[in-house]
Amino acid sequence: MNYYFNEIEAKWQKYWFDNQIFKADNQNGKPKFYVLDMFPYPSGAGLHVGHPLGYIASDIYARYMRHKGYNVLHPMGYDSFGLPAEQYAIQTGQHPAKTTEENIKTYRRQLDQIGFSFDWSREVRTSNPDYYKWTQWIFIQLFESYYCNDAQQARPISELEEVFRAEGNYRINAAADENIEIFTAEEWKNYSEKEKQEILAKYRLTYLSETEVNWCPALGTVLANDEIVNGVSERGGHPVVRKKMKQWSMRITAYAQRLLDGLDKIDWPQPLKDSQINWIGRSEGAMVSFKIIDHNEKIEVFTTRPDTIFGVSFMTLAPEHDLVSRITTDKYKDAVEKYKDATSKRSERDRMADVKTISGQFTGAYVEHPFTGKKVPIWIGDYVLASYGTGAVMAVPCGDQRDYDFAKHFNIEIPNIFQDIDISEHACEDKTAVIANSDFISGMPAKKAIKRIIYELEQKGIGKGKVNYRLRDAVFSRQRYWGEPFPVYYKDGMPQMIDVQFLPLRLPEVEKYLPTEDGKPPLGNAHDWAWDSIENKVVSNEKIDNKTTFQLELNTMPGWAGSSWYFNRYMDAENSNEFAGKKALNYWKDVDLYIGGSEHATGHLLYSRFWQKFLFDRGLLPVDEYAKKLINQGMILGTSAFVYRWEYENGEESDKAKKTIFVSKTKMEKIIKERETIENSKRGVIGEHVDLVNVSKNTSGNKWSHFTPIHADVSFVNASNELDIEAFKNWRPEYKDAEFVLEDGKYIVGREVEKMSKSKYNVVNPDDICEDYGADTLRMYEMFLGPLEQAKPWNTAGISGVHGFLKKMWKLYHSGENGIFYVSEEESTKEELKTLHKTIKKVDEDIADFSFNTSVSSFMIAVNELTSLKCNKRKILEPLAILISPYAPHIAEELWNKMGNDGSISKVEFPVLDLKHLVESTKTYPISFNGKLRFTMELSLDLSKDEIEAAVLAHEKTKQHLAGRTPKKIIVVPGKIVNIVG
RNA sequence: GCCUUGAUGGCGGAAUUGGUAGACGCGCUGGAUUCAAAAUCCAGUUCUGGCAACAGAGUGUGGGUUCGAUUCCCACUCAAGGUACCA
Repeated sequence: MNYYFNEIEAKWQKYWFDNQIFKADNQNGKPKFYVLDMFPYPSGAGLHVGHPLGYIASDIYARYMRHKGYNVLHPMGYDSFGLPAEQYAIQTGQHPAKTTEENIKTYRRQLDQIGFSFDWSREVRTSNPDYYKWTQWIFIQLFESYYCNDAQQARPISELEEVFRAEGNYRINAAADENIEIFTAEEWKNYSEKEKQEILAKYRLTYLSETEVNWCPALGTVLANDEIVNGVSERGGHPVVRKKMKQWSMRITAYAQRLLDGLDKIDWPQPLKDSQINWIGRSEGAMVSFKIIDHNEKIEVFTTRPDTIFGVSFMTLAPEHDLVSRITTDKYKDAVEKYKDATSKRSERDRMADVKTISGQFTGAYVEHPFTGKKVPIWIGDYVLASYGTGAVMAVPCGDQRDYDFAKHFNIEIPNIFQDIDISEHACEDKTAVIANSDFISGMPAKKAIKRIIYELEQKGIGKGKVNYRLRDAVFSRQRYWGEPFPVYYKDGMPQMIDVQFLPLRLPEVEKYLPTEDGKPPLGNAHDWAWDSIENKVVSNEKIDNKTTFQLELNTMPGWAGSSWYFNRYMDAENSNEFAGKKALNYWKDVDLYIGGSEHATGHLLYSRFWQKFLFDRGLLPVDEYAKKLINQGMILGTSAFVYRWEYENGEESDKAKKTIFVSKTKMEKIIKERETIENSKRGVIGEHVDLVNVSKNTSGNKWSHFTPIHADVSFVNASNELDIEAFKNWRPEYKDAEFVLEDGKYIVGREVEKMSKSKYNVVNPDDICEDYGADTLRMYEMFLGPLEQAKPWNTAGISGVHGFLKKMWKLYHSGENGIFYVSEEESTKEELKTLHKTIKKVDEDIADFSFNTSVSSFMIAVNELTSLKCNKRKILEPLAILISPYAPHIAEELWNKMGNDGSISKVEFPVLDLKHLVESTKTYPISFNGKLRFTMELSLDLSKDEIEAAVLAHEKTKQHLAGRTPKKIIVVPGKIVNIVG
């Protein structure tokens, strides 16, 4: 009987579904284990072979842990809010919900086909109202909280109000906006309700603020930095301006230190931790304020090198800095305005990309140096970013290269404050340099000088030690339709929360998904979007006749909102009273293994840690880090195929110019080479490289033709790079009559490894693989391809090896001429047991360190060995099927079932390793030296007398090297001796 | 520039704490089976020389530590990913 994988796979997938085999209980005597995948965005293109890599790995782990006696939670869902569905809706008018629904169906079919053991009863979709209700609810919890720096945790905002009532805010140490005025209890009582709300807003963990954004008037939307190219929008090429808009922000900066500290507690890949550390960007230094001469104001700066303060020769403010307009003297007004204008036109990214050009402008104002009393000029310059630190720096040209370049450019003095260091060429950024010419810190090394200067600053009340973070608060508003609506309406200009737990606020229907004519976000198009408030007033998007209406918030939440807590929802996905029930949360607690791509390092993986910590602080979750271990699976790359179009340009070949001609790869290379030779000899040049592929018409009087590489769909190309010419011709009408210049009767394409993408026609679909080889082959092959964490090109060349292995394995359980199923009840031999236990050991170890690729190899070895031993014994083949079942579950189920077992193999215990079967072949040799028995050695091979003598010699020699100590072990191999030193 | 990771046959990739480098698979070569093909099975396959036994070289480059280095240390080259006037 042959291995009909299609029948087997369909049969068992149905069995798993019908019997709910992978449904996890929220209560169970077994220990829990939570295996999580990053849920996908259901795009219109469906899954390609790159997507399932991580899912296969986690599925193997989940199945393995079930065999090991754990209660495994292995859920899946969809991150179904997102931009592509909205773009599609704008183009076609199709409702995003509908497109999303269709895409999800495709995804589900494809996922099922691969045989994953997901518990689909817990599926979540971020765009589902039953789900986003809780995303909105979490938003409200953030709004109702502030961050107490003393307690290092988030607390209810009501507590803060109580303190304000009792004693004002002078003792409050909270993460909040800068420039909060100190007030007393008395003053608090006298504030109006609105004033009180405005003050509280400065403490809330989510707050409205004027944020500078990249606004594209033509598209009516805010663009991310990477959506802008050369100052115009990537899409459409419309101008973009920097504009202040009122937007919701998340006070993630309050958690900067805890997000940093938390990394020590979790087992995540070091590169990923590094990029989070980098992103948070902690730096220690000091705040220093400089008094502006003839003004009542001060410039606050942050510096990591307060010890270089005696080297300050100017100050630089970001052009956007508040102080600029107030301190600029009349003489410089025009020049400063002009400079500000010029920089505001450049996006932040442009400014950062263009680091070579030095520009700046003197303001005419000066500060007083706090220690020397010297007059220090104030400049503005776009190398200072408004968004970092205080938007101002004390410039120390001798100690900072940027300040140095600026000073050189504008002829500002460069005082040297380092002992024996030459600064005539460049600044000295070395922290080991000794400070000089600096009054009371002269002669000190940097570390000591920093301590001393901070002490002095604090004594004088003009500065203090400070830790600064690069991390910024996260903007949380999007001018989009397809996202979670904010549960917010406005009353007297102040935001009010809508209690969605009792009064759900759903995404309304709109006719158009574009912004409104007057520039409001797409939700402004909603007509009958209204909600009755408890105050008996109508909250609505638009004015309703004769009623007082309050405006609803029209922005939606960003993509990361829904994905920042979904892993907790899986624990209790159907709960309609809570975001997740206490009991379920306490049982599952956290994710034991999380698998996903590293591209989310500073997005999803940072925001979700932030929300987790917040919810933990408020007593809503039992742990403050949600994923104990994380693995980044590497990307599977595509291998693009190229055909080479020959294009004529000169007169005599103009007839052919109308024809499309494709030249086979080697022929094309040959033609180019020949030309190169001709060209070079013509010009008398030898050995000079001339690129003739694209140029050539300029290099001589003769106009050469050239070749243009064109992506061909990889499905037209076989494993030996041969193009299916007919299929290619039918692909596009313009290729219908194309001619092909062949080599050996074939058209050979060029190959290149690139990211898998629709536009590169290099996408390989898992459906085709499942069709041709089966899901088990796909699963094993993807694992066999190489280490999980490494990026690798998709290449089907080796798939026949894995498929052949499964066929071979199938044959082990079938015997006789017609291949009838048969296993014998005989006792197993030593050799057979050795093979089995070797494999158990290897698979156990491999899964423990995620080396799935090598366990596929060990299965192959096992099956080869058992085949040559002609082993068909149940005692060996039953455990073998269990071993393989995490990798190839369908074939394992089928064989398990054929061997007369009831129920799913996934419920069976993993075979137990017995080491005694592995050491049986070692032998103890008595070793004598110079005729005297000295010791015995355990050796794993049969050795000749000569070899034993050689081993003894080697042993003695080693002993001499070790000055008498005995070596731990000697490995003796016929012909060679190797000692292992103890 | 900085941070991180990596570099091993024709190819994908193995190699426990430093101890027979190249497991396993692909490809290739030869053979069996077949009228023939597919499928399957067996043998060989790092490179150089040799019919062979065998000899020499060999894990990006150059040094070092060690009885012994793919593995540890130093310097460099290249590649991939992240990040960037962060004061």
